[in-house]
Amino acid sequence: MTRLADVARAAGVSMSTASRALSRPDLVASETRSRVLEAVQRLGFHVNPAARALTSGKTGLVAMCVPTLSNPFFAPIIAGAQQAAEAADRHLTVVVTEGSARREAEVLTRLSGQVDGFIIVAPRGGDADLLEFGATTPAVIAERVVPGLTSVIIDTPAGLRDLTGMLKADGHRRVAYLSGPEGSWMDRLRCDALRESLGPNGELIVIGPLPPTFRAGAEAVQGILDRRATAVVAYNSLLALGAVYQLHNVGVRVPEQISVASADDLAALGLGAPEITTLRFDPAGLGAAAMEALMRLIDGRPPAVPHTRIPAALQLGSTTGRPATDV
Amino acid sequence: MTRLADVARAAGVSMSTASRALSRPDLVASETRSRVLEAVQRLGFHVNPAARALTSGKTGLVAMCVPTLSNPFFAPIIAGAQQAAEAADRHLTVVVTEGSARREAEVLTRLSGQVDGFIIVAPRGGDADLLEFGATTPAVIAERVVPGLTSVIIDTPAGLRDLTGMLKADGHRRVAYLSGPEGSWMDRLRCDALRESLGPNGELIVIGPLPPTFRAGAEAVQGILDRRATAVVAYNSLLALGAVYQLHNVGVRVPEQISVASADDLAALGLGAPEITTLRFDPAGLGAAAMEALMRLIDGRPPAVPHTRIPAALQLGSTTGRPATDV
DNA sequence: CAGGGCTTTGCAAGCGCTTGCAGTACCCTA
DNA sequence: TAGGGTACTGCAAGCGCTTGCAAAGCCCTG
Repeated sequence: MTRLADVARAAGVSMSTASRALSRPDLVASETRSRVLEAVQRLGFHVNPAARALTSGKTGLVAMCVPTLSNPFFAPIIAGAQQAAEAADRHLTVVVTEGSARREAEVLTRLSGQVDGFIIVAPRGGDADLLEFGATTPAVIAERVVPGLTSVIIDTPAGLRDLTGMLKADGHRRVAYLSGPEGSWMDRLRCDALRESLGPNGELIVIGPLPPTFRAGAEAVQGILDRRATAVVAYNSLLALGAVYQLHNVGVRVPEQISVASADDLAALGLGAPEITTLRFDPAGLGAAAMEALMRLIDGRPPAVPHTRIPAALQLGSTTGRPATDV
Repeated sequence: MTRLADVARAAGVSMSTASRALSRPDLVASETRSRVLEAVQRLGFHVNPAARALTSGKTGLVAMCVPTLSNPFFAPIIAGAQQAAEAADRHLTVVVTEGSARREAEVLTRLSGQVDGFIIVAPRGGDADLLEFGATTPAVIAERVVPGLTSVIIDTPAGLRDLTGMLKADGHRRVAYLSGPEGSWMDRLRCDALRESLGPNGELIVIGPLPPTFRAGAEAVQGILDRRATAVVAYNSLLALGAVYQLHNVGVRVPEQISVASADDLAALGLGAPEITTLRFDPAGLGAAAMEALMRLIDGRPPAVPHTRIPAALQLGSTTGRPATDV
């Protein structure tokens, strides 16, 4: 293992200078700095994070708290964050809180002091704890806005307005919303966006709260038919897929008789058959953006914007269209 | 933050003794030891992992390499490993290798020295690199057996033999296997187990290799029908679900005309409608077992057994049954 | 040209813990 | 009683890096 001392010797500088060339480059003359960096490259040097942590308090470890890994929605977000961390020579430790607020609090206190900061994906629960925590530790909230904290969200509401616009143009007026899990922060936002953009002439039929699963989508179909909706918007593609599946089963044609669309896109899963109309976004970008914001926070630089929005674009599939006049 | 020095002072011993009471308890008189432990409790002391790492080389960080997070198969495995790590006061960092052997090698070399050990889930690629790597670093291989390395696998082959037994008893003779991704180590094992247990009177029709996705399952249906199989065993439930879905679409009744079963169980995803016959196992147990084996390795204790097997039990669903005589 | 300020670099003191070595006390055997 | 163990404890030297402080060199201003 090459040490910083080796690098310093190779570059003909003292250890202090070599150290500063890496962590406070602005304090070193550019010519010296490049000599050091060249030596770093040549010797394949990587700082020993333990040694750095001991003096600076920065461990190079970042924790990401997610409620579960079973929902594939989180997977690419984690992957994106992890890559961004790796690019910055940091590690990401993923902590599953299993949706329990108590466990989340436990984890946060246990880890703070061992990690430099947190990316918290907490779709449920109240703002207060998060706010209090974020006041003392660098933290970025994902897929949720907590006033006063840095956050990164997907702009699904904007995408939903586009979707509603299209449905309205196609002549849909009764739209069912298969809502997400109980207490989901995003769910409320989506529901509001739908209702608002549907306008006074439309009617939003909310079905749920529902677990975001294939089965729940299938089971919701009866309700959809009972309420005579001509279009269904689901909280995520698992629900949408379940609905399409069950509609097939009971002999309802999609999209001729009912249109189906989804707010979250789980296409990466290979869950895309048939092509469901969805909102497409870059989940890895979400993770990366969160990590970048967090690293600014950790380094004491102000984040570019407090609330980053990742665009969600309407992606037309074969499950939406003009409703048949006889329905 | 309380330091070890505080504990030592409170217990009336030197720092060395306090340190040993924690990491080498056998070297300290039991009366002294309990005084130290009492002080630790009272002051709420936690060792500073960075400081410990600096001298002892043990960072308390363990890396888990998975090919991807998009496949929900890995999610509960990771969660299980993470919980086991947490219980042992260690952190788990998840690294996604995106299936590339080069990237995997990169990650392994970059991380070794920063982590105490590895859990490697490498369903594809050759043994040689893994073997070489495992010779120099504590490592446990999951879902694969590499002779000479410690590994933990799910005993799907045994489960598949049970499944085949049932299919044969039901009168199935032509069984299609929707195989997994190209180069998958497990896939070969499963295919062999099926063929062998199907016996000389049966015929195994291998379709694939296939990506383990819903869509691929749907698209494989035509081939299944062409080859006149009466039963389908899929590499995982995503494939099975896609097949069931498409069989419905083309008007083939399940299980009256064709039985469908799956080797991997992704029920946690909510992908269980309708109830597909699968092999059920405890994926979190896999992760936890791997982590426990790894910790033994790290501590220099020999692992209990070199190759741990997690049982996979046949779970009957509504998608298998006696084939109709007219098919 | 003296003095002040700025930039760049080096010195050296740790950060909190582990561990090789040495010292002390005590017990056992011959 | 001397010699040799054994069991326990303390001393002190780091582990690899960061950072406050100070020195050195330079440019500018008055």
